Amino acid sequence: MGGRTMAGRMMDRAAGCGREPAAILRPRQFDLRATLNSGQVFHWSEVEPGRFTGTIGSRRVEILLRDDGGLEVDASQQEAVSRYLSLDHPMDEIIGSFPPGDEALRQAVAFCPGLRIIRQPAWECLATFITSSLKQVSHIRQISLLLRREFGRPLGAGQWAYPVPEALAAAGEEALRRCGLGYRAPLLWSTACLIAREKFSLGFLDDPEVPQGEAVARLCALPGVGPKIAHCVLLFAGGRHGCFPVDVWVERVMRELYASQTAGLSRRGLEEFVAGHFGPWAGYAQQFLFHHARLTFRRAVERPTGSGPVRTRRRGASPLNQ
DNA sequence: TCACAGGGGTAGT
DNA sequence: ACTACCCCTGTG
Repeated sequence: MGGRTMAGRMMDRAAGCGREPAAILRPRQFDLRATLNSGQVFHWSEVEPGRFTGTIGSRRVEILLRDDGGLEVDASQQEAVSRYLSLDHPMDEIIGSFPPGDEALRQAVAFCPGLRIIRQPAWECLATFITSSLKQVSHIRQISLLLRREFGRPLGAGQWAYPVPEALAAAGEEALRRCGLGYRAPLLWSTACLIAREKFSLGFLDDPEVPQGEAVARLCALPGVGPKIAHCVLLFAGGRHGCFPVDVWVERVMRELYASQTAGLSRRGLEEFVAGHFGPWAGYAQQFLFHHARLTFRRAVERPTGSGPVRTRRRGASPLNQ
């Protein structure tokens, strides 16, 4: 190792680029592992305990999670990593903004207070969530990695950038289908074409001049994009932290935990309730609730100790009821 | 080994 | 509101 490192340093000097000195980031109340595994992004790997590899936009990134909680990154990437991981988010203020009497949310926050909503590149986020419908995380991940490998720019060390819209447009629907997209292939392809041909621009995602409702409507005009995905993209890539994606998990949790307030509400009515109830950081509330529900429920299912009733119907399962 | 549900939604009826 | 949609994974 030592010899290799020394040789590497010498080569780096000779080349005038290469490995920079490491920088240590020391975020407070931040859980890297949970954040990268919370279903916001699907392309990071923990290749060995504490060593995370992935990409941020078109750069390959490695993050070392130290035992003391510090994050070790190349000094040249310090700023990009801090921004991507939203290390600047005011967590005390965010959590303090939640409704004080909301016991379910308090529990969800306590379950994983270090969860962070990261800042994703717009197209990568949109495209990934178009492929996510009616799928499990492992499958989304597989598709995402396949698309990168097939159509993305190679970044070395087994990493590829997410393919630009032009690349997916040029690839064609059939090639996308071969990456396992199924019926989503024409949807992703059409959207890629619209953006590649500049019939549609994503510039409005974080434009404060464009109100949230209009931003949602504009996104929903894209093939394969409905309200859930629109909210995901605005939350994860547009920095609109009032957005609250309602999917089957969240809907189930909401109808159980806020039963009296959501009784008889349609999906649409549910969206209006959450907007009023959770406030300006509603998106964070959603992430805390969703993350808690997902992991707690998974744990309940992964206990297949014979004898008892083998099947637990989803309908009756109450992920948060201890 | 092999069926067979069912999955973080959307679009069309 | 209700249903089909392609493909993969987990389960028995």
